[in-house]
Amino acid sequence: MGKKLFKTVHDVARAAGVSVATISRVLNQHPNVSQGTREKVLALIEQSGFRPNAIARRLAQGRSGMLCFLLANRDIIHSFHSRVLKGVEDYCRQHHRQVIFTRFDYGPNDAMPAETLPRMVREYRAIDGVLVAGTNYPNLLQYFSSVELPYVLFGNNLVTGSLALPAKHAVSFDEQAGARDATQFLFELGHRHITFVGNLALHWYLRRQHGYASVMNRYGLPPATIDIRDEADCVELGRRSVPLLLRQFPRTTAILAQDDETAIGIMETLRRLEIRVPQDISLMGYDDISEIRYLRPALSSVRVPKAAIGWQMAETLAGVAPGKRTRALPPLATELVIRDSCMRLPSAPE
Amino acid sequence: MGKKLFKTVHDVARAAGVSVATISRVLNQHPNVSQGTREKVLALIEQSGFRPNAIARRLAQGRSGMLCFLLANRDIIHSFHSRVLKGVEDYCRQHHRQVIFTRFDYGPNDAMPAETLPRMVREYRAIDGVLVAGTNYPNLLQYFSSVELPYVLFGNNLVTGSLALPAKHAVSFDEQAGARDATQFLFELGHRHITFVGNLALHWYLRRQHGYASVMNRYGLPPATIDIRDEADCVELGRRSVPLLLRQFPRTTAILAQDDETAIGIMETLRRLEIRVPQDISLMGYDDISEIRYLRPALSSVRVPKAAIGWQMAETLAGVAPGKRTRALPPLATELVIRDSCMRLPSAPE
DNA sequence: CTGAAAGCGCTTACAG
DNA sequence: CTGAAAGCGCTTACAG
Repeated sequence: MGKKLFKTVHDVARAAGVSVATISRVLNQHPNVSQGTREKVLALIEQSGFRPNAIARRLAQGRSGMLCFLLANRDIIHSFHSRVLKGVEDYCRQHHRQVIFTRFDYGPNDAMPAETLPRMVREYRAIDGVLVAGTNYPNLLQYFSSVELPYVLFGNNLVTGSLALPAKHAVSFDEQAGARDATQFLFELGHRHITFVGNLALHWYLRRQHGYASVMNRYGLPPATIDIRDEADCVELGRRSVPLLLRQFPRTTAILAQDDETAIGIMETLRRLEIRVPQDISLMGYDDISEIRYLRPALSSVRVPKAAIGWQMAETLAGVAPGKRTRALPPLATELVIRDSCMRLPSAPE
Repeated sequence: MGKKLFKTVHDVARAAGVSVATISRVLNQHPNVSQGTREKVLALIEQSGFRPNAIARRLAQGRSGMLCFLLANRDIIHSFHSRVLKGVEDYCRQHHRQVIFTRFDYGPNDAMPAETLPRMVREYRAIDGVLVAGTNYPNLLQYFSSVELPYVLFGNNLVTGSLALPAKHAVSFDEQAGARDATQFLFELGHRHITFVGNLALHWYLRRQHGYASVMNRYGLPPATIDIRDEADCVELGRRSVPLLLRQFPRTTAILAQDDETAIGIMETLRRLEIRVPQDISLMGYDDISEIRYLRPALSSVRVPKAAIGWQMAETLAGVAPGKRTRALPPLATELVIRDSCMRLPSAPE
């Protein structure tokens, strides 16, 4: 009848005429309970609206059942990471785990147990492990190792001295392959003057440029790159690149942008100059973020498997016992998404 | 030297030659500890890297220190709610509380303790309270009341029979006032044929239309509304509205869109028809989501104070003892953001 | 200012 | 299949 008659397992046990151990077993679907008592207890729980204290449960079980999705050095969660997070959530829902979302900022040289770390992550045993996304530096990972907090990193945006993707404790996608596919596609459309626009100071964009350059080299074509390093806003970088590109590589017939936002800036500026996409210049983005659905012509892009990245991060973390090493997985594959922003060159054979 | 020499407060107590009560007092900044012992204990904790078990702490203290940001019936977190969440986080960071982000889907007639509810929220005492955002129905709120879980709702997107914003347990912004300001602004630019585009089946858009209509009526102008109810995608709704609008209200010189996404669809379609914004038609959005920074001409819009909403939701929730009523706050004000998409009519006096 | 002890509400070997 | 008891690792009156 009334709700919350029972506050604890003891209340339920008393009413059912059994011990608290039995209540606990029913609660945890332990097999060693007779059909009869199980049903009696479940009925009692049902009608009383009893709910076990989640905190007490975690303390007794020694684990929190919670993973933390930690977004680092990003102001808010944008479309890309929003999709990654969705993949994490889907995994967790299906595997009875919780995700806590939190974000924070830090620098590559910050001491880590500093005040900056969210309490959730700093606290001992508050979470079972952490999924690290956003832009990251090695000092954070070292901290996690030192306190034996299991973690899995989104590998592509780790800032290190090396261009290689991190092999351990990380899930990544194959950035170079995506750029190769895009360049190859443009080549097959007949384009020979393909220009890459990006910020090569950042390794994740440099990888894309390398993929691009490798295909150009394969066909004996000189890579043409507009490299702008002093612009954090990618849309603005795209805008600024256009006059440079028209001056330095006037024969350009196709552009591969480092990402979709850059492509947005490029498309807008080309339009203002009355250079038509794709009739005059073909344009290809990268990432396939959801925002580009607003664009006309619809932007062709390299789709990054965002949800799959999230799912795999969660799956990997769930499989890691503290201290144990995660097994290295191959980077996930991208997929070319062809829309309306690229065109076969009239001169090109079918 | 070595880390994690101490696993529990008992270890620290033994090493310090004091009782665990004292360790606890130091940990909690309790005043009743002598300067000497406090320093000794802190030094010991520091050098040993001891971190108290967060779960045990919560159990003993009887509260979790965690709030849950629950996004309902939204696939992923978009720009708008992302900003709201940021406001929540800022508040929580400053007030030493945690935010857990989670999302789920439900219908207005779903039974609530159902499997759909995220475990976090269903569990007893796992969180201190819940911040409810996204599109919501009364059944969820009734459930929270029945289990005495404190909650605060983002009020504007609650689906009820009434057009009024919810007064209790809610933080809202003044949708009508925002629409009035926008309409008034267009009027002052000389526009007399202003058309509203939206889906009036949804109360939040209907409120905006009411604000619009009230200003039109004030000046004795007939409201002109394109009402499209069978289109969930707002960009597409905007696209579809243009031909209707040109046929039904051909004298239109200004459009107030129900939101920015709708304005995006309108702007794109106008461009395709070679109708210039703002020279031929002025266009005003609503929400001021971050995505519109890509648009040219830059879209004027009604800014919704997203972070302030989040902050106030968290603040309100933090002030609610379980069972206690939250005090009703006045809706937050919007702000007109003037960019380049609206123009003074040539005929209009300065 | 400090400590012994009870308590937070569960779970889990262990013994039967 | 079931129960008594110890334990998870803290905090907090209470007494001194």
